[in-house]
Amino acid sequence: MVTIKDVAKASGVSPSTVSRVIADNSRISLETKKKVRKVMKELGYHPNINARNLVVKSTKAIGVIMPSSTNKALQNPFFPEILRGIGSVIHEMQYSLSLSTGETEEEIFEEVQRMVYGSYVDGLILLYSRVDDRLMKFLHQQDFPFVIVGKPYEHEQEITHVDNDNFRAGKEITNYLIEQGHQKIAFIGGSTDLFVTMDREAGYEAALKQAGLVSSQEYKIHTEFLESGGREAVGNLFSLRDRPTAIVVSDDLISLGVLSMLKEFKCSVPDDISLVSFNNVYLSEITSPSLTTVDVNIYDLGAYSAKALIEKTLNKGEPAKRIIIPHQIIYRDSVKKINKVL
Amino acid sequence: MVTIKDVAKASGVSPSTVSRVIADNSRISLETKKKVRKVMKELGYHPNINARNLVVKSTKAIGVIMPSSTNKALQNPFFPEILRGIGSVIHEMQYSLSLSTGETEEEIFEEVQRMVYGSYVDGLILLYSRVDDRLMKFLHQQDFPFVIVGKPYEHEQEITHVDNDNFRAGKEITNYLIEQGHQKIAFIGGSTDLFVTMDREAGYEAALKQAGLVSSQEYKIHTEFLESGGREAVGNLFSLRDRPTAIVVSDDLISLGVLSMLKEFKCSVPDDISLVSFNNVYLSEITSPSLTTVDVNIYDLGAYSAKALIEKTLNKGEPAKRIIIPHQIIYRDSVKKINKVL
DNA sequence: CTGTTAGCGCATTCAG
DNA sequence: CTGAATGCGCTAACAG
Repeated sequence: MVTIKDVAKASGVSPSTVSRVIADNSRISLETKKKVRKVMKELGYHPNINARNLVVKSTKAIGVIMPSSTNKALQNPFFPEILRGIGSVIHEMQYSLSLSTGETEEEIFEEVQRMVYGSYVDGLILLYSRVDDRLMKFLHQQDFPFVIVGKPYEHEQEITHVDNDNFRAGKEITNYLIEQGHQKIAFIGGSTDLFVTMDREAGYEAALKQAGLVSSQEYKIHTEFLESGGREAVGNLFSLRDRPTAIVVSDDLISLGVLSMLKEFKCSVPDDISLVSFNNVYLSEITSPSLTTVDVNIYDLGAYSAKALIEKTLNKGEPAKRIIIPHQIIYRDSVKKINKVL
Repeated sequence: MVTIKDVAKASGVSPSTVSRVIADNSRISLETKKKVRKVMKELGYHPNINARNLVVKSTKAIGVIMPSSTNKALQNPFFPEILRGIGSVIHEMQYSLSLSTGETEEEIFEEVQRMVYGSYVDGLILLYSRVDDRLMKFLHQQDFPFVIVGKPYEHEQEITHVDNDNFRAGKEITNYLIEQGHQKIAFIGGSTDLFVTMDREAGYEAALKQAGLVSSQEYKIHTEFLESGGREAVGNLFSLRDRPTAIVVSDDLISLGVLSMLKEFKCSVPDDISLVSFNNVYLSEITSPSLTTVDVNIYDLGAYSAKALIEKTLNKGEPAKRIIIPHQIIYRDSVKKINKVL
């Protein structure tokens, strides 16, 4: 390994000068800079990151914590896409990205402890927001820089988070359905202890209420990716004598499952029933019919959280922020206008 | 930050003793170990990873290089799943995982250079294998530990790689179709400079040949996720007067698009046309109909590559290996038995 | 504008 | 079984 000393020797300057050249310090003459850089190139010198980290007490690395991978939720294309967004700014800022590897909640917690105490990373991005999360509490207590994608369940004012306005999105997409003449609108969502689901559902209900439509319990279903129990619940929904004419689904991937069940039930979308959902991941445009869905700008969700986090690590005094990423409805083919039944 | 010295002072021993306790050195009495450990816990001591890395010249970190994210291919659930597999062994071995963030090929290349020269990681996993890849060449020249998931296009004997037997998988799944009475079988695959596609296609052709069936150019289509041109090509396929009765698709996600196009063409699967594909990602079981697909054990692909890589970083002399992960056909509802046309 | 010195936190000789 | 000394590669005062 070629070190700073080798470069110094070879270019006839002192190690500190080389160090300054690396940092592009303005107090070094252009001439020596050139000379040193030439030698660096010749020798194939590259700074040792660990040595540097040790002295500057910063790693220029940020950690990304994925949700517990014990369920299939991780196969959601949401994750590669948000990773891509995060990666873009991380790369731009010359940082590096460390990904959590724990599978269970417990493992993840231990891992985070190591990351924090062992100074593996300067900050953390949490890719989920659950009710009563131990990890969040820990990070908050430690006053370790972190941002969460979604909404913190407590200390909302003190934790910077980047989120969509899921309530409004839920309301808008439901309103759209109402505008198209739908009155019997069901909701199918994922786990209830995720804020996304709750917010989107609340928006759905607000829209119903505002339009003077009733929201019945029978019309609301929560299912983790349509497995076993989920299929049954959805089955019940379709067998209701007062069958809905439209469904708001909280996630494109769940929609895929719903689409498939509807086909089994010989329900045609959008002719017999309309469907809308959230996220606008790639697959939502290649389903049949393609899905009307709210694009939540996953990439930006990632990019802005990374940006906010890096700012925070650079300046610990940075006040907590709430960043709301705009959404927009992508109109495709899964919704049909119907005549109001009077 | 609490350091090894603080622990030493507080427990009345020397720093080196503390260091040995951390390493669980056998030459330290159980008594002092206990004492020191107690103090460590009390003080909340955690070793500084950078300091350690600096002296031991190893990072216990491995880097994972994702393919260029300029295309949508990254949204394939294949990636979260393989990351999960990699993560599992990385976590088990107490390593950490660093993810590439570059978007273009160029960015990725620079990033890898930093990783390698700056000792960010001990080894690298390449999540793609393309023809004539510059990155692979670089790593190979540097003699830096790396493994590739897939097949290297050169130096196959010298580069450890973990792969499926895609040729055999392609042949088997095609044979299955043939056994079900199909004779006119088409192939739809992704980019031709990816080895997976090529191998699966070669298997498909071998099966046809062996069964004495002709393989025509018209029956083979390559498309990057059914966008623009892709749709057209597939459209042509369906409009052929001698329309295929079955299609082998090289990836579940592409199948989703094909499924949707078939629906547009009023082609019912499997009644009018049968479909098989590869990967068995979660979504293949929630499409309608659910897909008969070959499960390539993505998780294992990741886990074994991580394992092989770690072995290699631990023992540079480790010979290059080829690890073949077994596959199996998952029979679902997208294939129909037909009567042979004589 | 540049060199000298010191030290980041830890593991590892070498003594004892 | 334990301690003292040394250095990993680098940056950051402090001098000049």
